[in-house]
Amino acid sequence: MRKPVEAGLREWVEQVSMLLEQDGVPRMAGRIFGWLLVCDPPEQSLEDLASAVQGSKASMSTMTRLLAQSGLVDRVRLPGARRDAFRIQPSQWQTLWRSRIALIQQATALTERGLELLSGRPPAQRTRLEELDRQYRFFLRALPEILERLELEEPSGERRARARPARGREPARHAT
Amino acid sequence: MRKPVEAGLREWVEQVSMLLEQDGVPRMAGRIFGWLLVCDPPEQSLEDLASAVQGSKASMSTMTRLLAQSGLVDRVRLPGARRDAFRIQPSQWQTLWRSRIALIQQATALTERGLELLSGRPPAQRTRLEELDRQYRFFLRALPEILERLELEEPSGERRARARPARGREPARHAT
DNA sequence: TCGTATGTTCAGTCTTGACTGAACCCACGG
DNA sequence: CCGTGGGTTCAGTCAAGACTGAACATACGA
Repeated sequence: MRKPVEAGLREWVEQVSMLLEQDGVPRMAGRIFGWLLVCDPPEQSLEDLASAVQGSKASMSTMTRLLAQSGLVDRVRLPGARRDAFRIQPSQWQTLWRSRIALIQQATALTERGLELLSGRPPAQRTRLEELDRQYRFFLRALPEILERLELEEPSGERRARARPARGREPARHAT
Repeated sequence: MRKPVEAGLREWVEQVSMLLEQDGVPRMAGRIFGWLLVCDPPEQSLEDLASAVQGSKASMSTMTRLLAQSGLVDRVRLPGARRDAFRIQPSQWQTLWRSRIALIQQATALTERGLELLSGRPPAQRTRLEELDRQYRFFLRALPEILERLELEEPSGERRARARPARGREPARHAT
């Protein structure tokens, strides 16, 4: 029986999940992610999570897997431990933004295909799509550069030395 | 009864709607948007839309309003015409990206609030959130600049006017 | 080998919201 | 003043999927 999550934090976690929900993330998954952002210690077992976000074990299992698959969360097994632990994946933001880029790529592919379909038509009919296409191409060019800049700006010298003195050494491993 | 939409285009429109769906746009609204991107003429009545995307009049009414409210589509009344017409709003992309920025703003607000809540805690517990907060701040700074660049690159000077006065007067059908 | 602790999967419930036909409202032309 | 075309709104249906308890699978310690 864990100590109940402080009220302020619980509410905050809920807000995180509601924000994530707008991006298609299930509520419960959002809560887990939110909680993992602020919990202490950073690694939490399924049971920890279940009690922290007040969800079923089944949800924890399903949603942690979903989060792990989308690269937002790491599943780790501390050596000798009996249970798995979860923590937010340090470079989750990369995953996030790369998936966003992937979306834009899809969109660009679509506008191109659309222009093909309209190839025979009068120019006036194509301008709308052409404009959109131009936009997407622009962002496709610009976004990676932005990400680059973000990475350069990194103050804490990238996450190399992010070594957290968790009890015991970490398997710093990222399986899947 | 309009001529049925060409098969290739119909499929393309469907793909557009499925892509938009990932951003929380209802299927039918996505179809309308897709269709408005390629149709001829660019202005379409409710009836046109209904037959083009094979949906009910009710859907057309609801979804066009939704699209208009989110700034993706314009409702216009050609002078003397009896029916309203819809066309994609020329600067829809701005709306799109601005709403994206708004999301990031919300997120930033959340990370800040979170850091407040953790103010008393040991630094080690705060790093995760601090990192995320940094990321969001960065994008909040970077994105407007990007949009600016996109606008400058614009070949057709048309979209200089950011809020073009709607040609047909706003029908007082419903406010806000 | 068994018993137990962990995690996964299944079947079912319940909520949400997209979509529809039909009723309704309103402005305009007679 | 009616009648009609155009648009909105309502009530209801339907499907998707989030969430759950419980059954199931697996590995490990005794």
